[in-house]
Formats: sequence, structure tokens, C-alpha cells
Amino acid sequence: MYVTIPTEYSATAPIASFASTSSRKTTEARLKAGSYLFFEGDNVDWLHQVTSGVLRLTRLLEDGRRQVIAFGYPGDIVGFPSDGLHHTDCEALVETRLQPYRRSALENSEDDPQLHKQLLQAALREISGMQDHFMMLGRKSAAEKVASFLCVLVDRVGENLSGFQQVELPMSRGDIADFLGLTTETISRTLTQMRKNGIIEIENIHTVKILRPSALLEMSLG
Amino acid sequence: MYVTIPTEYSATAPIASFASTSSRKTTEARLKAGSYLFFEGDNVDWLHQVTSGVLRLTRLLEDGRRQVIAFGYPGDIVGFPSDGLHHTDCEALVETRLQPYRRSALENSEDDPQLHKQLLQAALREISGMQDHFMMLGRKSAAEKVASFLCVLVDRVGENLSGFQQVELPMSRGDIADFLGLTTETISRTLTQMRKNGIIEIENIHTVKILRPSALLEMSLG
DNA sequence: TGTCTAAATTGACCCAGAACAATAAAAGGT
DNA sequence: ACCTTTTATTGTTCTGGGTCAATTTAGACA
Repeated sequence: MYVTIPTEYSATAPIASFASTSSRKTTEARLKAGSYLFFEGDNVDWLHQVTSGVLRLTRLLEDGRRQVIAFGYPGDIVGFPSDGLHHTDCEALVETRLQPYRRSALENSEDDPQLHKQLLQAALREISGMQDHFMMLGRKSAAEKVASFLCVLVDRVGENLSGFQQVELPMSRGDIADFLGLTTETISRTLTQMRKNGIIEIENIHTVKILRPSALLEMSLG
Repeated sequence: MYVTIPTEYSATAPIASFASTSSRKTTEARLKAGSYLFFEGDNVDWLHQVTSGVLRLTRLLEDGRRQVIAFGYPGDIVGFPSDGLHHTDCEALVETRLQPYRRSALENSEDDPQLHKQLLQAALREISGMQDHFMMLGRKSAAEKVASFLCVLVDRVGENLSGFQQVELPMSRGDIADFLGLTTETISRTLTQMRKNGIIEIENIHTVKILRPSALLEMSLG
């Protein structure tokens, strides 16, 4: 069962200021698997950089259709405000550690100019990354989408085990489906197909080993 | 035939600095229909705010598949850099006037703090707007996509003519298709269907009159 | 004004992926 | 360890929207 109130977070949320980047390592928030960092419509008070773990950002349609906007992996910054508000829900998929930054660090350059610049650059990279995702959602086939998804994960968080790259998939098949604009069944079938083609090996539901990286890359391009 | 070199722009591009917001109205760039403001991979030197006209931002896949990332309407700011580069092509669909801002106005808060903040807020709104588009691309049907597209245009640039809202569509059916992740045929068919249902009237290829706005809104939600 | 070319519409057919359904496998909870 | 519930897989069927093709319409240019 999901905990929908970020109790863990509230307890460790830093109250002290973040005037200098040197203080970055000193405070850290922690979020249990299944608990939410924020909800759509919440006021933005903090941005967070993922230190470890994985977040899932989602947006809902009135009728229940869901779009996973992004997965937040270590290094990613989540919580950029628009009109001061969050426009997605954000849930931790596994135990996640976060480095919080005051919203003012993004919006007021005076406090900490260097941090301000870093957050701005992160926002700009975010825009560019989202444009990539547009191409994925709008113009790629199911197989290309799943292959692209795995390729990106391998590049970002793949771990080399006995000569093969391996990735953890802490999210459900449904999450992947809602990220790629597909159904769970299609995700499942596509992974099975890749397995049968010897491109991947499904170690367990949440772990995929890449047997033929070049074939995977080829597949991602169509 | 499209002019692929922004000759017109080069001629009127401002060289003078934009230290203060008060100078904003003084210089202006102009782009003829069919000419490009920038290409993917170009260095970003300027951001531009659309004053009048319409821009189209596109990204290409190696095999020719195309995604229209956005249409730039008056008020929109285009050209946000990521790693200092443009990640889309940008073409004017009609004669377009632009207010240029130095890239440094976005990236250095010192020069003109107020302009810097405005550009930052524009970037943040851009992120939120793109999240909306994700939902559209990933989770909406063809009819919902086309209806949503028309709804947004009506809200942003609809003009009231004899009691009915009317919108200009300077882009081709193919552009709309590449924006919504559909084909020209599907755009055409969907518009025809809307016409037969009495929801819209196609005044001419580039002008649509909204006869039943509530039905259009309903359609956009599914 | 007529000619040529590109864009839009419409029709016929097809297929990738959705929807529905039935197991099977995991993950929690006690 | 067992029971319950959720999630994943696999099979079957169906359909929304793609593909291919034929007109029609609209611009562009002489």
C-alpha cells in the first residue's frame, strides 16, 4: 500500500538556508518507496536533485488515463515550478535520497549565483530532453520505444556485470507503458520478443541484461 | 519554394546590446514566410519572442520521420539553448516579426535582472506546456488530439467574427499531423468529420470557424 | 489565363497495437 | 508458510489509424 504523505521527508527536510553551494552535501531528504514528494497543484517550495533511487512523475487525465512524464534518476532535478505550482505528481519507486534546493535558488539569482546557474541549466536541459521524448511518443513504433527506453537506461544507469550491461527497472510494466504511450501488454510482449531474439535476458521482473547492445540500438532506430 | 537561409533576418538582426528592457521595442527582426530562423545544431546567440506571425519548430529522425515540437505564436519565446545549441529547426510559416534577446540575457542575471527573470519564467512555463503535450501525444485519440489542438488555438489566437470564433491555420495538414503524431490523411478525415457533425466550418484550407465550441471542448476530452 | 506542381481530400484495405480474457507469477499481509 | 491481491505474461480478437492509391483543389509561375 502506498503512503501518500511524505512523512519521512517532512521529518528530514532542511529548514536552514542554502546560501552557498558548499552546504549542499550537509542536508538531505529521504523518501520511502511508495511515498509522494509532491502532488499536482501543490505549491513549489523546494526543488530536489535525486542523489540515489528513482522517482516517477505523472500527470492524470480526468477519466483516469495517465501519462508518466519522466522518471527521476540520480542527477536529475525535479520540481521545476510553473506559475509557482507543481504540474505533476511525484512518487518514489524505491527508497530515494534527495538534495533539496529552495525554490528561490532557482528564481532569485542573488542568493547563490552559481547554484542559480546550475538550476537554470538543468531546466534548459530538461526542455531539450523533453523534445527527444516528443519524437519518441509521436513517431516511434512500440518496439522502437521500448528499445529506446532500455538504451537510455543502459547509458544512464547500466551496470557492467560479467561483461554484460544490466539495468534495474524499479517501475512496473504499467509505468513504462504510461511513459511510452503504450499498454502493459505491449511492453510485456515486446520484452518477450526481445528475449526470444536474444537481445536481452530477463533476469527477473525488475532486472534486464543486455545481451546484444548493438541489436538493441538498431532496434531503437527502426 | 522555401528559402532556407534567413537572409531577411541577417539584414535586420540587431547588433546593439539589450542591456535594459526599455530598449526592447527599439529593435526587431523580421522573417519572411518559408525562411529559417535557426537549424538544429546551430549555436544559440539569440532568443526570440514572437511579436506577430507563426513559427514552426521541428526535429528530424535520420530516416526522415519528423516531429513538430511546437508552433511559436505571438508571445512565445523560442530558441532556448541546451549546451549552448539549438535542438530543433525553426521556420517561419508566414511573415513573422521577432523581438531578439541576447542569450546572455537568459544565462547571465547581472546584465538585466528583470529580463533575465522573465526569460527564466518563460522557460519554466515551456516545461509545463510540454508536459501537457506529452499527455496529448501519449494518451489521446486522433479526434481528441485534433479537437485539443483547435481548442488551444481558439484560446490563444481565435478571433471573434460575427459571433463565432475563427482560427487561422497557417501550417499545412502535414505540419499538424507531425505535431500530433498522426498522418495528413487522419487530420483531413477528422476535420471533415467535425465539419459533417456541425462542430466546425472549413471556410478555406487555412481558416476554420468554430460553430459549436462546447462540442469541440467535449471532443477534446474524449 | 492557362499550366504545372504541391497539398488536400476521399476511398479501400490492412496491420500494429489496443482491448478483452485467462493463467501464471510476485509481492504483501497475517 | 499460507492466503490474498496485485502485477505480469500469453492468447485471441478487434479496431483506430496507417498505408496505398485516386481525385480534387489550391497555389505558383509564366
